[in-house]
Amino acid sequence: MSLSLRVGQLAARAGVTVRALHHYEAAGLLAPDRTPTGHRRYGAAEVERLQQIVSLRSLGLGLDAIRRTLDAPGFDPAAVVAQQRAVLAADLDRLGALDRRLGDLERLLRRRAEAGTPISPDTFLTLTTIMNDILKHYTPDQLQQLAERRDALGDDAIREVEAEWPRLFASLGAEMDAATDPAAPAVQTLVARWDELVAMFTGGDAGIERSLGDAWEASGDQMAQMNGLSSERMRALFAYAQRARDAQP
Amino acid sequence: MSLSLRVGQLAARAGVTVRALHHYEAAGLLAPDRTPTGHRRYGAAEVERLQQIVSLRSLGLGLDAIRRTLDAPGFDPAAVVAQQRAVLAADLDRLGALDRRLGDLERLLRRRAEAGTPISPDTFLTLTTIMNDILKHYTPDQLQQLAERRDALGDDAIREVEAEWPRLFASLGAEMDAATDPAAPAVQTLVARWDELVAMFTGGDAGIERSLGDAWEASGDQMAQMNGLSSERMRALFAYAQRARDAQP
DNA sequence: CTTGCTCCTCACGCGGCGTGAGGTCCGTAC
DNA sequence: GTACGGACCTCACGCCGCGTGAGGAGCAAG
Repeated sequence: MSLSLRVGQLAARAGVTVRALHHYEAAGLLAPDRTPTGHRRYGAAEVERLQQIVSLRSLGLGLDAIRRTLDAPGFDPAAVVAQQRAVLAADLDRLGALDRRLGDLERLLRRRAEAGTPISPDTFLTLTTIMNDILKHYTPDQLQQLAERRDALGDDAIREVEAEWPRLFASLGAEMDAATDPAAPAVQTLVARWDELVAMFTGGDAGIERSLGDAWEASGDQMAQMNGLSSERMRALFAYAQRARDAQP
Repeated sequence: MSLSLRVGQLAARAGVTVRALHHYEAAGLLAPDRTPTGHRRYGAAEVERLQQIVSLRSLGLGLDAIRRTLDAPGFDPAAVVAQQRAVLAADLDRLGALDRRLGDLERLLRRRAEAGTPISPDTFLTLTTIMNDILKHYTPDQLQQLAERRDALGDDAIREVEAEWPRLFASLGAEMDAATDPAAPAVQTLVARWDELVAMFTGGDAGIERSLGDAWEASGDQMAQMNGLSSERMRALFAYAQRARDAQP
């Protein structure tokens, strides 16, 4: 007169659905007896095996891994756990990176909103595109350095710099429109400040600066849009600034 | 004479696969023109939209959410980011909880391996089952308290306690077999120690102790197996200990 | 005209089930 | 005996974001 449960009973007792039991059976994990009419009967052995299945599932193992584990009587528990932690660590890394990116974005949006120059939907899309380009052009190491650099600068400094870029472009644009000699002190001062701002973020790392150049090239149009300039004007500004740098004493 | 790319070209340029472009189109995200023979031609507008799609995807948005976002010209960037972070936070919580559980298991396995009493595959499965039962019977708050309690105790103390349980059960079993009066000092001392060990982990919290009782009831067989006892003997031991507690002066 | 590449449209696969659809079996009440 | 509600059965599609062929047509160059 041994234990014999029907699907619904076992499901209720084990805290799983009937469908899951069907699925486990189809996956070759659990093989109950059948009554002559085809109804499933679960004995003590199946109950125990189901508990093991459920527990291993709760550790994140897939049904395939569970089957392999349970069917290998001499498996190494430590290896199973370690393997699972490794898989999980990879997932956590990806999600963590995503979270950092979203956090960066959130802070930027908040800074701009608080500064009275909120990010419009269009600019937001442009911004995410730039972020994406940057991620393609920088190595993880470089990104790490940039993040540290930014944290070291602090929110207030970033706020000021963000506000300074448009002014800088405007001033430089005015000189360009006036056809000022790129070697003139006024232009030199502006370009020096430009390079200073860039250096603030790159920390003077040559590799990072080079990557920044690549990223700028890839998303020049977006950068222009972010600063309210046309692509052509942005390119002209870049060229003008470069002539100024070349004309340095 | 405007920009016109074919799938392969756009795919290469945007760093996605041709299949993905097909998929985005089927999902109603991207609608390129077609040549008379049915080949797709992507113009500047489609290139830009693809960049937006790719960037939003890189923030973790699903295709459906991307479509809703891009098709709502007045969406709120902050809301999109916040929503996405919320989703992500939930995922991170789940994975974090999983990681803690696996970490607990890993430490327990290591302690037992170092103590010379490694966990066998069978015992491991029993153990995960118990962990599962415990998780069902405790509230998250209680689990939190238990974890803190454990950290406060430290590895060495835990090691000693783990080694003490089997000895305690053996001693108490001997008294039971000898039919010693439950009120006898020797028995009282052992049961007091039992309750002390339990209290060490529950921190004396009544709610936690009650839940522990439930969990013990649910996985009594497994507890017995872990300590190398039959279910019947385990039950007898529990009953004997209870009589001792009732017989307290 | 042929070669070799790119493009096209189905359509299945994955992981772990949820969720019906349509039909059978079981235990109890009449 | 039979009628009824509930539990059970077996397909089989849906989800999410594509990967991965299969089988065939278009396209540029020799």
